[in-house]
Amino acid sequence: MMATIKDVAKRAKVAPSTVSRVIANNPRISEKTKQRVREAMQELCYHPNFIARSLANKSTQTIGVVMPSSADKAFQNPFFPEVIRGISKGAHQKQYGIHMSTGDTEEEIFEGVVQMIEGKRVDGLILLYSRVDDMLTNYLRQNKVPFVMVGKPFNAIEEITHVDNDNYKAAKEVTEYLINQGHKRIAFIGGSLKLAVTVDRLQGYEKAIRNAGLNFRDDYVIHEEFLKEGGQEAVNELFSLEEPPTALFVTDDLMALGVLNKLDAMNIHVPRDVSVVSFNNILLSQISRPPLTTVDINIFQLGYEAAKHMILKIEEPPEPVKRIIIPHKIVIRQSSSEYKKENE
Amino acid sequence: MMATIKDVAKRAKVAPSTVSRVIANNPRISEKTKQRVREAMQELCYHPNFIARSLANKSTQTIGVVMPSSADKAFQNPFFPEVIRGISKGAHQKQYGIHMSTGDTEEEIFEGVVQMIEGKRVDGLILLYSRVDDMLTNYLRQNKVPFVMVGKPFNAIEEITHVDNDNYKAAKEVTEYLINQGHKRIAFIGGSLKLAVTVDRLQGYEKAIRNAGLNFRDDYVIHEEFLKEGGQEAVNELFSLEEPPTALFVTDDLMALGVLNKLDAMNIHVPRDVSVVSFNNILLSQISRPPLTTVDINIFQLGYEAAKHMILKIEEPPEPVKRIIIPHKIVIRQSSSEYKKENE
DNA sequence: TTGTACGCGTTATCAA
DNA sequence: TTGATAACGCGTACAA
Repeated sequence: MMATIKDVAKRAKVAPSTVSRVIANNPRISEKTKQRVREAMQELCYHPNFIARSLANKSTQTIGVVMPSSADKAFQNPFFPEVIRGISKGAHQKQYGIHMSTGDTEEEIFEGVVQMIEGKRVDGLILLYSRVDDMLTNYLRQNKVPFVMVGKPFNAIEEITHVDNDNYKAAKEVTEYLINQGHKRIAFIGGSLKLAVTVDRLQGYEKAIRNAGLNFRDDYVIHEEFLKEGGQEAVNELFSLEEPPTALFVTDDLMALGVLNKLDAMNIHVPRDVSVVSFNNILLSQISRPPLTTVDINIFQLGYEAAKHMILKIEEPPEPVKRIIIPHKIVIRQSSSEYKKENE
Repeated sequence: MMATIKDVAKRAKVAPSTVSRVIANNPRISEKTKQRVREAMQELCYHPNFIARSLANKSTQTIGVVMPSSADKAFQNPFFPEVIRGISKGAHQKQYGIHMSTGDTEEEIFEGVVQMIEGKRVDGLILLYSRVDDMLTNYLRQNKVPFVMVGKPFNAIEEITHVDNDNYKAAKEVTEYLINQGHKRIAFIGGSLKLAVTVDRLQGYEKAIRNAGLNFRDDYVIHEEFLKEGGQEAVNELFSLEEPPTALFVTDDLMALGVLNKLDAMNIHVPRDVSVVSFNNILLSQISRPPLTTVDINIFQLGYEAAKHMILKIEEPPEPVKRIIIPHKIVIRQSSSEYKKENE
């Protein structure tokens, strides 16, 4: 059997409570006994039992991570491993563990989270998605469960600590970049408007378009599901217009890949005939043909800061509601170029 | 404060132990009192405290998932979200939670796992990688920690329950497919030989080549890091040979994407000039140009079965060591085609 | 069929 | 500076 605190106590000839204090590095224990106890711990290969500690403490040192519905295609986005890597780093630094939760349906996810919370398996949650009218966030707020959201909350934004990019600004900037390149007909291909991120990027795009005195055209704005069919369908629509765009603003690298393929199939050359920009800067965006001009949103940092603030919220309440903005950076690669008049 | 088992007991006018039995659905409790107790639980919104239960039980109903080093580029492979989706499904079905563990370095991972185990945070582990001379697997075996590996163990294969594909067979089959298409010069582009999966696939490839009476050429076998540079470097080498290959066997879809891009840049047409096949059938393999012929290894199932067997091992020891083979399937798409003589 | 009493391994309170 | 003791919430012999 594994050594317990009592075994260590006996071996070091002290009381269990003393051992406990040594573990916590309580300053009121003499260095001498600390030494003795530590030796005993070594000899017995003692490791504190987290479960027992949690029970006594009422703290699990664990944060729950809630993924979107696994049925969702977006689940396969390399965004997730990367954000989890960030969370993991932040959690690890403070000796926290990570408890994952997924489900096929929204109900399944909700049920899982309730179990986690009521069962006291976690001290707090990081939500990796934000949805309109989310029953989950409502539940969490009502029950005063500490949580942090990655991305922008749809409702009650003033009451939810979240870690996000300034997607409005990023979208505006990258659109301005295209405009500066001489493009006047810039289309927007985005995911569902139920995602806050889509809304923000659309608004930034619109702002830049209007600022430049260009026409904001409804037929240049297309929303599709993530991935494959999405991007391809969008391209179909856009290039059957009388005045097809000369540049495409795509809200996600993965969609952009679909777009690139479709363009290739239609013999539309990138960037000669049309420029393409997108978001995320996942690894694949470097190896696409051509490599994608994309906004690096610093996914790792998104996760890292989420973890850090989650732990802050757990350890020193009342931590005020915060909005943490992670900087972005436009990475220019070959998928975008100056618009050449001779194409007209 | 949250309701405890005692509160429920009082409200239902029974002893706490009775409530406990109702939760466990002990048949020796009369339906009548069960009903009464359940009502009380409803009214108080009672949820059992997992931590307390774990302490009493010495079972956490949680399985730990060990990811490879997050510094590793392979970490970004969509393989991981998908396998985790499978694990999650399997775990959820049996009411198990998932505890994740990562780290930048091998030592960090090891330390994290030891904490998980000694701290009794998990009942068992699923390892998502297998390495030569892994200190972790040695530790786990010595301490009789129940664990299941996804992939093929390098050492002590007879003593480690693992869930894997028959990569040897799959590689052989897909090579035979190329041979049947008329290809005689087939090159192999794979990851590190320290990964069991690379070794298996290489052997299957070699076997098929030799069976067909073809030449197994060393200069047709290239090992590179996953991703980008890897695939591209390999193509460079192969096509500067005097007799370049007419078909490429790539061990991973992501690498294959890099290969496709490099080929495109070199103006080598796929599949007219060269056929490409790879492994995994991740979502992206459908939207590549051209779509990839690839071996679907059923990643989800890999995770699902790993979870199922992990739980079996936890719940009914001694569970014998097992080797679970998940079936694969060749998915033929446009990246491969018959070899046409006129190309000679 | 149900209740009593103890143990799980730790922390925290109060004495000493 | 340390020790004894009571929680923490639940499961389970054993008793009734």
